[in-house]
Amino acid sequence: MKKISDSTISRLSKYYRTLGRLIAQKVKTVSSDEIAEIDGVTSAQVRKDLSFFGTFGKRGLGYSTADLQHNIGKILGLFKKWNVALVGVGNIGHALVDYQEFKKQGFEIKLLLDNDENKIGTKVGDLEIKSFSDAPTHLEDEKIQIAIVAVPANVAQKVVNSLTDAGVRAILNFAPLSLKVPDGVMIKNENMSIELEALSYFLTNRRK
Amino acid sequence: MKKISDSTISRLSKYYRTLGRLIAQKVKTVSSDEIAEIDGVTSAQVRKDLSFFGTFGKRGLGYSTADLQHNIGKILGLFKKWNVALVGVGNIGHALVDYQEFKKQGFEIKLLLDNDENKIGTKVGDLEIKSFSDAPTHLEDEKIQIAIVAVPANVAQKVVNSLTDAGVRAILNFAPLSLKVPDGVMIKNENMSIELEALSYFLTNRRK
DNA sequence: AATTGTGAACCTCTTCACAGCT
DNA sequence: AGCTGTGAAGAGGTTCACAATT
Repeated sequence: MKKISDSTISRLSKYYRTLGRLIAQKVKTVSSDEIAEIDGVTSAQVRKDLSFFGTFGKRGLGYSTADLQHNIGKILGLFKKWNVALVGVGNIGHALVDYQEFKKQGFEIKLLLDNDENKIGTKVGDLEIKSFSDAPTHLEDEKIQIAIVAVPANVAQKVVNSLTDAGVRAILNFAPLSLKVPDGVMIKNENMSIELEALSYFLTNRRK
Repeated sequence: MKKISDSTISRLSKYYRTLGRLIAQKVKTVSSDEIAEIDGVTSAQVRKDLSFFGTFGKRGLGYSTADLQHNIGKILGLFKKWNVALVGVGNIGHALVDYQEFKKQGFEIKLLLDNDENKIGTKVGDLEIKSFSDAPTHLEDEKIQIAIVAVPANVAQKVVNSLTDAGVRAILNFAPLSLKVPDGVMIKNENMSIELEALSYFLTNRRK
């Protein structure tokens, strides 16, 4: 399989959601130009992104919203159910457990791990917090494929090492630092400070 | 001022944090190669990123951790205090209020806005939730420069329009869709679903 | 000897522009 | 006539490689 750029993949996610809204509005057909306008990109970009995976439109007519959404969903693997573990049940962790958007997209949090004795055994929603020291067993029992890491920066690398040793191949990291993972493991970072600092830069340096 | 790419700015944020940790470890001097290794980039990239803003190192010796961190902080505008409003005090909003990382970096949440009658007037930490219908007044009173938008997708564009009309020039958006802002306004998106879907794509399509 | 700062080469991603379908 | 799909051109970002400096 040809290497597809990260930006193409994240734009496909956007198109997917845009198509979802169009379908909810009973729109049956859409052009690359309309998708582009909604998502703030060019129409050539939309067509090029799709062209890496096949031909989904009809010349002269555009795309069927339902078909295109389905096709992008298949490309992204969104019709599978993904079992997710959340490591670190602090502020952010709590919010993520309650965040309904994930479950809608097939990402189900099935395991909560923490190393705080006071939290272990307590429940968040339906889920009991388990001890991180037993991570390998729990990860296997729940057939976890994706881990969300929301632990303090100073332990994040250790946590990620344990997870990859236990066979986790996909990680979403909320700790604000760069982490190393072995080949064959993908890690994505969610770092709000970086975005805020980009805003700070913008406000500081605009005009002139 | 020459246009600097978003990726350069976000790497500068990373270097800034990396330098912070090195300083905490009493490291006085660092080479571009060491920074690069920690942050998973090339040393040429580190030097090139810095070169857009000046010359901060000593040939043969490397960089003073303290000086370089200070200089990057100045570039990013991190020594200013930024007054931040949080719009939409739901799950994510709550987590953000409690998230200490922001305040450490000079981003202080000074205003909470919501349109839910049951929430208005209640407190989160020290802050009372105010009505979004009075946003312009509150934004001005608190001298808000940055707004974090954590409202449902279907009202996000309306909220952003009100904010920009009221003079807000920098927005961090958590709603999972693309929003339009006028020229001169910067909006950054924090969209966890996109990152998760990239992981889904990776798990679905790896190995041929 | 070590490491920076940077022009030039390289590579990747985006946009153009148009042939080809419907 | 309208819109897709795509090769080619263009723009932008990254890496190379080396002169300059400590």
